Amino acid sequence: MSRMMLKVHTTIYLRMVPTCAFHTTIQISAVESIPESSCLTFRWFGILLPMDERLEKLEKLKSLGIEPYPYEHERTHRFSEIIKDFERLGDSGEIVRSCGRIMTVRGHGKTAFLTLGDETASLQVYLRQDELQEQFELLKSCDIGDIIGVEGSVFKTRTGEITILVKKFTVLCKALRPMPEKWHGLKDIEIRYRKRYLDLIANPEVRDFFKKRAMVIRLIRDFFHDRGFVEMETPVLQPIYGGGTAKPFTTHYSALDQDMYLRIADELYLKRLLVGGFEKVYEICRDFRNEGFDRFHNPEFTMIEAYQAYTDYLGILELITDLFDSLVRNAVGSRSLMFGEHEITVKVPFQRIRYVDALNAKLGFDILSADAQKIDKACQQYGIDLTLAPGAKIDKLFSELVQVNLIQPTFVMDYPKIISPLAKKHRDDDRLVERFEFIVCGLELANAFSELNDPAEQRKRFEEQLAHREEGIAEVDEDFIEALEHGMPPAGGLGMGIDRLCMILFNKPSIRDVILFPQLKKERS
RNA sequence: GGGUCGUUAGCUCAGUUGGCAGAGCAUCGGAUUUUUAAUCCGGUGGCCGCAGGUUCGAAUCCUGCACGACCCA
Repeated sequence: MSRMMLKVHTTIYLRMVPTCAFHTTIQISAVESIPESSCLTFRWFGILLPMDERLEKLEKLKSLGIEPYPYEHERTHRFSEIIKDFERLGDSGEIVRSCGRIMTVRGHGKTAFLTLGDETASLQVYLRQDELQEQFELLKSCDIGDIIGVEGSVFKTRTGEITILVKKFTVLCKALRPMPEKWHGLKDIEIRYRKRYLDLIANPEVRDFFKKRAMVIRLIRDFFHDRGFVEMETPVLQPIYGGGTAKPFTTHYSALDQDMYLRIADELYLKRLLVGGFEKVYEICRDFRNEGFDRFHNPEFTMIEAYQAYTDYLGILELITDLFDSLVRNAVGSRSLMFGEHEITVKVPFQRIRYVDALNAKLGFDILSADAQKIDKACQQYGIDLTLAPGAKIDKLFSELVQVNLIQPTFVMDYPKIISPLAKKHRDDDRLVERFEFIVCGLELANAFSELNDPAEQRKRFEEQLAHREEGIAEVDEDFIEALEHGMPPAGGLGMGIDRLCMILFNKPSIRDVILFPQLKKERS
């Protein structure tokens, strides 16, 4: 705030309302009439804002008795509907009512062409002084960025463009700040992330992408609904966090005077629901991890977790195969995906490899029988942090040596028990668990187990995890163990990261491109 | 955490060897009744990310910091 300077050369009443730690909104509560010679300039966080002309136009509108911020506008057609139904509308001379933001203006003396944009499309409108009479003068008080309503008939210009011949237009919202440039759009990646609304206005393909993301989530809901799964809602605010390996966000619940955690996973609550008698449950959940952020990580992210009673991890493998295949088919519509330089062929069944076999082949020794020294030596060789917990070292070796090279969709089967505290031991090998991950382009897309339902074994695994001081657990979740003691049916479960899924489906190189408001550091002046 | 690159007008970008801060679009004034990146004429608009240093003189060179992008750990 100390850097904010206001140069005001007229009598204007300003109220400054800090809205959050990151931003400050300048709200103009009342503006006295501004003399023509006045110059109002805001300098805000080092940005010079030429808002004075727009404020004068706002006052002009008010002085003419026009409400610059009316309450509603009745609409008969969205722009895409006009384009689609042009043959009929053009012939009939029917009057349409539409509205949108002014994207471009091509003034022509006593006429003007404007391009308006609504959510569905852009459409040209044509304003003529002889049609609008004195209302045509109002155009002088309008700018690119204003939102207006139009009413008129539809025709085609002699260059063949579908256009509304405007009989009446209405100001629906006066914009006080200038729009990004029309031709180059908004390129500055930082402004695009920080002020996503500008990105959405200036870059229509961004709006299209986020519609596609919404469609993916809807398709996922449909997929599980069609298979008899019930959507559940479990706590985001948890007294004990668990179900994953991650550092949580901590908060404090004042009424209980108790520290709480934002969830890192839904797993332990959804399994309680299997104990309770639900047999197929899922949740599309926002999880939080108190770790760094980069191209593949955002501190809050979206997962789908699903649990199905009376099946095992092989049942879940089929489920994920069907899910991924149907998402590619229905959301992308192509059998091959590009991700950066990689071309991915989506062909069922996806290949399977065994975790231990693949890692051993790279290491040249058996990871399961190797002693700590041997593992440390390998870690040293590949530059892996030796202070990590034993399980974390193995997982790091795997992800660096094997996972990064798995480009085509691959199921990595049967993980070492030490890195999987919530999965059932492998029926054929005590050292392994029945767990797989689904890897595409070297990225972990999904993780699934035959769920551990032996309460004594679960307690033992939690205690082992605690002994190794891994970050996934701070104390044993006694209530969860107690739930298991009441009996949880055999089950398979999965977690799939929706942000990364969208990155791969739509070839987005950064997770910030698939999250509307990604985490960024605070701006400082 | 380390490295590389970037930050100049509302937006997109130039800026030569260190020598008056530039363009296009937007905006303002004028002309223009089927244009479409409309066109034509004339204007306004800069703490050159921030702080320090070198220098007669710094957008430019040096140091530190902030934010961002990419790579590595």
